[in-house]
Amino acid sequence: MGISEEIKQEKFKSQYSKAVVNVIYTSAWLHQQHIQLFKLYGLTTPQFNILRILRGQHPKPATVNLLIDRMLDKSSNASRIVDKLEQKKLVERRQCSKDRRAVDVIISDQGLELLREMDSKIEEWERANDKLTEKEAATLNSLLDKMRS
Amino acid sequence: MGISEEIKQEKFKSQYSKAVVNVIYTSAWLHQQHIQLFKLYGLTTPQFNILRILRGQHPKPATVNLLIDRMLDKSSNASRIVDKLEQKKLVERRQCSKDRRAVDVIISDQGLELLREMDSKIEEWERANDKLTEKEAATLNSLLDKMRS
DNA sequence: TATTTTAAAATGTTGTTACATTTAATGTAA
DNA sequence: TTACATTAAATGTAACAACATTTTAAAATA
Repeated sequence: MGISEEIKQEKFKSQYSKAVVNVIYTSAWLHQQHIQLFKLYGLTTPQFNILRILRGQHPKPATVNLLIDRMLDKSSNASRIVDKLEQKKLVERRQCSKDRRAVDVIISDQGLELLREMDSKIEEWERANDKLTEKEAATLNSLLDKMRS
Repeated sequence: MGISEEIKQEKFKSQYSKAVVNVIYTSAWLHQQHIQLFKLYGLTTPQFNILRILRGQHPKPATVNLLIDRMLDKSSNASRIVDKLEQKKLVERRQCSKDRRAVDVIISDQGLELLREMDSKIEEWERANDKLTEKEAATLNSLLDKMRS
């Protein structure tokens, strides 16, 4: 079942305008499944994403600005997401020594442990849902990159 | 510049896991541009999408249930989006004659006129942003369809 | 037909997002 | 060194989304 059937719109002006809808629809589809997965661990999608960025930095800290820079969705409020993660003791905030305006955020051991648990569930999900060959996925990646170029 | 550079993450477990991020990132990229476009006409993305579904139905009415069924993002609240559109006089609500629980929603002349104006701007945007050949876009569509299959 | 179940839409509530403003620290130039 | 601009992060606020509950009508069933 292709995108046309799923959203019940037969005709598109072009393959490109169809692709625009298709990317958005597929993203919403992926996002729905992520929400379900993350909810098992009490995280929202933005919280999970920030935790992963912090793990990528570990053991170096990240400032809030760096988090914003790396986030997929720049518009959401990094400062408040860090609040939530701090309440759950998954990250720590420290005054940055170099610039007292900035704040160093680091993932806690508990945060690292949570991500480790989640990793295996996510891998499991990806294995179960991957309908593309490695070659097809590579083609998809280069077409998406070209789309944004 | 590919997805790896843009989100500063070099290594992915597989092309598939990279594609998952790439679809979400590309969707956010598209969404940002849509927001800017729609804002010129005082609409949010969900409002625009519902208006377009209503135009697709015109001159037949759509019930709220039909709108939910066709929406890209099922989770958002169709009833309240219709409220907003009604306030702007872009749609009308009428009691459904066949089933008094249901409500017939129809796009107004003003709504049709607004969409006509927006059409040309959107086409313009698509022409300016379409970096893919028709064949590439078709491949992208079939890979996305396969991803969700 | 009376009672229960299901359905459509609206509404209440809570948390989140988007956007503007504020606060505090730093940089810069007269 | 004071004054002004800039930057980092936090906060205020209004709109929105997610999810549960309510209301009203229709359908099913005893």
